[in-house]
Amino acid sequence: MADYNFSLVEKKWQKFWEENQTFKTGTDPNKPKYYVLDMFPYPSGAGLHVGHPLGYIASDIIARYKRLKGFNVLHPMGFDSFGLPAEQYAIQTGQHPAITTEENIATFTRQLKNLGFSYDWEKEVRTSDPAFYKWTQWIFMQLFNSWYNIETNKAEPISNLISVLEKEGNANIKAACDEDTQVISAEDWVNLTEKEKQLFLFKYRLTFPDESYVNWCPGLGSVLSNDEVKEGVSERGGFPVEQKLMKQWAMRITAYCERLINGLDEVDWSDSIKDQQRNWIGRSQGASVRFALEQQTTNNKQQFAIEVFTTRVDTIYGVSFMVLAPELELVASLTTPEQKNAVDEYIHWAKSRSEVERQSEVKKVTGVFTGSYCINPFNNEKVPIYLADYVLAGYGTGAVMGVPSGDQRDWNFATHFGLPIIPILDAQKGMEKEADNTKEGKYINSGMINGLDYKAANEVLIKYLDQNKIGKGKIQYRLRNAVFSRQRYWGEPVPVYYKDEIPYLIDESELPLLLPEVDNYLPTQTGEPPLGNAVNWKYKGKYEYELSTMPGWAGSSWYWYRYMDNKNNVLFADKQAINYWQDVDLYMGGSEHATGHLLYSRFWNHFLFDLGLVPKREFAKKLINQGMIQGRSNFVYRSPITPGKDTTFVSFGLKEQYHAIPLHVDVNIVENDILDTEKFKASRNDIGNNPEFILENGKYICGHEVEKMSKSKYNVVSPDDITVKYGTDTLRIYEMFLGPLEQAKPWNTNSISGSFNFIKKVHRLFFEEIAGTEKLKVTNNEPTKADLKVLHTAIKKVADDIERYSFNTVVSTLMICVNELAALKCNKKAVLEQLLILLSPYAPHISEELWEAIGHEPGTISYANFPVFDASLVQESTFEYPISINGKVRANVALPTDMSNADIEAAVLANETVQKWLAGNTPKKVIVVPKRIVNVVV
RNA sequence: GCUCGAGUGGUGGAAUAGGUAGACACGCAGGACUUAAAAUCCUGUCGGAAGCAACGCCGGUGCGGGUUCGAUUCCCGCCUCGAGUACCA
Repeated sequence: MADYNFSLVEKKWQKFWEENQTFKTGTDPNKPKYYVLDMFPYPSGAGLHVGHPLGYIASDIIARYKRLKGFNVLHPMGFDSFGLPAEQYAIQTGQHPAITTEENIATFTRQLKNLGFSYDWEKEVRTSDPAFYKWTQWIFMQLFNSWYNIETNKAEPISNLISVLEKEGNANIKAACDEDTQVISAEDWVNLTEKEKQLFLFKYRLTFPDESYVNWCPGLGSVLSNDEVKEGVSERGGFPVEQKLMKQWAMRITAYCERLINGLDEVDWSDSIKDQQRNWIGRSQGASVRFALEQQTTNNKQQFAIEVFTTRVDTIYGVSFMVLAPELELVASLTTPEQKNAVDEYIHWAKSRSEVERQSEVKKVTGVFTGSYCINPFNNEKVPIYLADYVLAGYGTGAVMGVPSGDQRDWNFATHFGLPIIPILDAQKGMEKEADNTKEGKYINSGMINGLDYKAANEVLIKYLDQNKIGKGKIQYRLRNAVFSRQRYWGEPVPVYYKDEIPYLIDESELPLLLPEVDNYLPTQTGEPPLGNAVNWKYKGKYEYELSTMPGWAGSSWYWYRYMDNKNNVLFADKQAINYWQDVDLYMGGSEHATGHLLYSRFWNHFLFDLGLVPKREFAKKLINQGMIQGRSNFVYRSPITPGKDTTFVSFGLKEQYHAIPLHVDVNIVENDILDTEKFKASRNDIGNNPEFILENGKYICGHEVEKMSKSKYNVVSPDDITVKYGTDTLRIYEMFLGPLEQAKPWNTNSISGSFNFIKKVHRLFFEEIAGTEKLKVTNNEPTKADLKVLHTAIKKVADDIERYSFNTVVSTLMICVNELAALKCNKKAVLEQLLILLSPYAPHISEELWEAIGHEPGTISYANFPVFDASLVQESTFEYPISINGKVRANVALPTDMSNADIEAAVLANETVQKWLAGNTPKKVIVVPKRIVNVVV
């Protein structure tokens, strides 16, 4: 029989969809909307890899399914096309990154179209397109012109702030601002110079210049990410890397900490992603307490004190030592002459410790006494000050109060250095072996809180801190403001120029600020970013532009709005379009973006919401993270080489007896772990002319292992290879059949023939071969009861499972349905056309083809009506009850489904087999679970 | 170390509300068709003992306990693997 020609059919329909713009989407007030969004890819030079399509296929299935259910579906695709690889290629070859990017996008587009996705390609966006980044720059300008008002709990125009400053100064302003902002009066403000005013406002703006440390690599003349630094030297080239303080644009994301945590309750995202975000933001409620230093005059207490943050201020009377991070500048002035050598030695040692050493020696206590003391403000006792590298300079104040009775790490530290361990709660157990972090019981040894419980004690202590100005109740976040500058070329220019060393926004009418041409993509001789190479690039011909560019996450933090109205020249998207599409109903992408992209995007969206530009605080209702596709490597086993003899490879099961060593082998010449030895010989020139293979059962079996997918492990499989061999429909079915979408899994093609067989079986339901030609065998006959039962069982399960995103079980259901219809020799059009609709989201090409073959208008299956389940067609008049006796199933009894429990019980007990098993015993009770099971307890 | 997942046949996996574990698919074995192969179709396939045979029996979802008439599913303890995170006070 002539096989189903998938390659011809698939090309035909891809062309049809493109030419007829089948998936072109506009706003349609008569239909409910549904927005399915994929995380858009960075168009890398390697092209689409086999893990990419997993999420895209799943989201495409949902998009096609929702269309069948009558939704107006927005399902776009675009490219996150600014990025480092294109720039590095430009540095090496001199080719403009725009050209490389253009070529890569062309490859991606071709590959994506080849997979039959129902994207509306008219809506494509690219972050590196000036028509797009104009609006990224515009949003930056809005952030620049805003501050965060804690009273109203939203971002407001900076002009509001200025008018308050003019009237009454900032004493009454509650804002998310720099920690060091001084209180000024209206008079102070008015008397500031223009430059001072601007500098003052930067303490409030939501984007502002900030000094921050970067990994500076003099050898490469550029700034590196943490990722690019390995053990203190650059990954590329191995040059030393140093910490350098640089002026960088920062985003005041910390203003939104609280809202970013609370907003998580509004969205349907997985708990693990929500947990990750919550932990990343790291809210902890507690108090800050200032410990004055012992040796100092009383009048400058404020300046010379150690401030700590604690979540357990109630343990304050249990403090027996203080620990500082060794990196703190304060340390030098605290160290007494007697301790100087020991301290210097410790600091030196701490700096030399690699990350790996710190990790593996968690349990070992290290530290050093500085010789100084501070004073516990509650009981005026002397507290010795230590250094230890378990305290981080970057978190909080870099100082921790040590309470050994309630904290295990503090207990270890105190025990090691022989410091007192003071019990503070009567409920605390003996402290000989370990700390007890209970909050139960009443306080003891605790001055003003003796006899109180946890809650009361906290209230008393916080009040005391406030009244005596030695601290306050405080909420601390782990999240930092986000650095927004990159010393790179291939990114969005920051729409800012400098006048008198102060940055100002360019005029809105000048947007987009185009990326200038440069002849060298490296930093300038003077160490300025690559944009410093641009000639005559000045605002109004005289002011220097900002030379850094925006980071990769800028464009991806708002792009879903641009898809709604991607051609708009006046707004980032038309108000009406935004009001129609509102937000993303389903967002599909990898979980590796949990604390990057997904957090920044939420931040920008909250900000745009504050400005009234978008209707929803949260931009994505439902998020699904597809699991990572790992590589599955294959191995051959080479027995020890004997000089002068050909290389010998032994099959997997024999490797032990030959003492053979494993070598990676290209997975593309292995099928079901069986090596194609001829191809293997041809592919390698390092194994001699006539290698010997020692086989098992006539086959060479390869070993396998799950590893990261990479070229060097010969385990990369391209989706193109699969579509050529089996077709797109098979690939789509197979990727969904692999297992639960969210689960990480190794890629292997062992069972792809099952999916291929399924496609062929579907075709065979419609066509048969008569005398060498294919004939359509579909008739208009009335479906039988059996036909309809099979069909409607499938309709129910397909619809239920797709609603809970269980793609793999839907495929199983479709396979069962096709097998059963084939067994029934069902060739009725009324049944088969419903089957095609069920199948069409998964295998759209063959569905379209057969839909047309049975007489429908071409292309109309995409918007057909999803079959309606009819329960009466699958209802049974009787149900075969499994009867268990003491939990073991012993009999099956068929009974009418509409029987009462009492009648079922009577009928079961009267049954012969049941009687036999009861063997004359009287049942204690009988449990009837309708349509499930009957359990008789003896 | 901490947090969150997961552990089911030779393999990927199913069991949606605690109710007949192993659906579906791969692989394997046997058979049909064929001169032969491919393709296709049919049968079997968790393990065990015994057996002329059975649609019968026993065991079985990482390990040990518990709750329940009944546990892959819930609870407690342990082991292993994966992901995230890095001493967060």
